Amino acid sequence: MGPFFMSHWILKTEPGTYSLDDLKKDRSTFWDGVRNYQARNNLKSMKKGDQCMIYHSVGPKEIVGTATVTKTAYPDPKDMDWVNVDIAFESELKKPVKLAELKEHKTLKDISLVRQGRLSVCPITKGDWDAILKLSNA
DNA sequence: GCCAACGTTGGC
DNA sequence: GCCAACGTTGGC
Repeated sequence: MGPFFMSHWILKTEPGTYSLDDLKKDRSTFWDGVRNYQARNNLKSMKKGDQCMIYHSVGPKEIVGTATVTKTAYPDPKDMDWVNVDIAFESELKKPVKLAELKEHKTLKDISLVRQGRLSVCPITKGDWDAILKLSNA
């Protein structure tokens, strides 16, 4: 833990399958179902204490909250070729940040969440993380 | 629900 | 190792 080597990520989910509200109720969960090699590599790069934003990819497309990585990548018991990580609920954004807002933003329009539509686990810089928080705060 | 863009597969 | 064909994703 600690700020020095912490990375930041965005995790996509379909709220019908698993939403931020579900995570809030569960307090923590295993993040599974990633079936994309680049996304898997990103999962494997996660460290305990890394911060994640949760993005809803269906319905209103928006970033809705934050979570913390509590366990680094381990094989998915349902499919050992893939991996899960564990995360814990951290916060609900005061105001969700819409995909459209990201697209209009000078720097956020270039993050991989926007550019690489199909990547379900996206790295993000601290600067972009802060910019999103700023948008959520209003 | 459509379809463009992207990722994966498989034949060569 | 290339690339066409196919399947899937995700924005609209």
